[in-house]
Amino acid sequence: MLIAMNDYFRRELQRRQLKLTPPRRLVFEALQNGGPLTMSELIRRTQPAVDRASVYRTVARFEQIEILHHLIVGGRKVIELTERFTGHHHHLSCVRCGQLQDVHDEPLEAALQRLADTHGFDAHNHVIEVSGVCRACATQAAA
Amino acid sequence: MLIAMNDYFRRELQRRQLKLTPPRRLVFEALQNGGPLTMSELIRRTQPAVDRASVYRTVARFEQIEILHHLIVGGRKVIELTERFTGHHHHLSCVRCGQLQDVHDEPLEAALQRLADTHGFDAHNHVIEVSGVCRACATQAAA
DNA sequence: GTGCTTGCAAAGAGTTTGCAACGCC
DNA sequence: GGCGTTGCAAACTCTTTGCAAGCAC
Repeated sequence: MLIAMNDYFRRELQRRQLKLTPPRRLVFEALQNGGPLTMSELIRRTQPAVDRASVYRTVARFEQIEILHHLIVGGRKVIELTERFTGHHHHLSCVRCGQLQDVHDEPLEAALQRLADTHGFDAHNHVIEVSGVCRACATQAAA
Repeated sequence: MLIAMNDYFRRELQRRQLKLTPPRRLVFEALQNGGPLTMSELIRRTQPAVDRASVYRTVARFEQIEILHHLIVGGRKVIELTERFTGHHHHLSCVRCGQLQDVHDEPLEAALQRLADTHGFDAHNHVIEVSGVCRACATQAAA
């Protein structure tokens, strides 16, 4: 799985005639291992090997070629690999601890599709964010 | 309707022992009239009557007391009045014409609730954005 | 009158850009 | 070896903060 992902990543760069450099590989790996990250967290995790400016440039480039995308969770912009790498999913965002949980649910997807159809809307993409309190934090609060 | 909204706004400030000042009224009115706005757009629309810093402070305060909240539209962070003022809804965002369509759907809400329950997650709030092509743009493209 | 709120200005984050050096293909 | 890419540093934009003056209640 990881091998396949790296392989796809490498070929995607080749296809666009972009070079596979250490900064690019490190940014990709940080996201691969660390899930959705804020920009500053991504910068922190690639330091000191990669300069801030290069992280910004790499993120912008990767966004163009749809290797990663950004979304806003809990009012914060976070970056994650696209669905090609992560599969289609949404986020449960805990307002206490800030942790993100990936979820996927077919009934939800189906309901969304029907809603779009009802309005004659050709849905290409969608983002869902649910904020609340995760099980761990709820348990802790009760203790 | 507008009178009732302003009334609720005024009482909500009173209840929290916050003063109804011109800057606060202007920020509220800008959102009431202009729908979801980015921070910089909100600042622009309240200038020169209100200082930038005051807009930031007002937005933060209003968020605390749930007069407004953040959401995602087209990948950008925007600010809009809360459901108390707008009703619970989500957005269909057309990538062609940029128009936002407000929608509400019970089956979708139910599916989301069940998903949260499955994960032991106490959902407080959620934001859904669907991007695609609206009926009008699809019709036009076909013609 | 009292204490919250504001405008101003400056500080602090976060992000972008120019340019010479570097290294992938 | 050529040209895309990087690191560095400075510029820029966005957001926050300290403080004295102002105003809603």
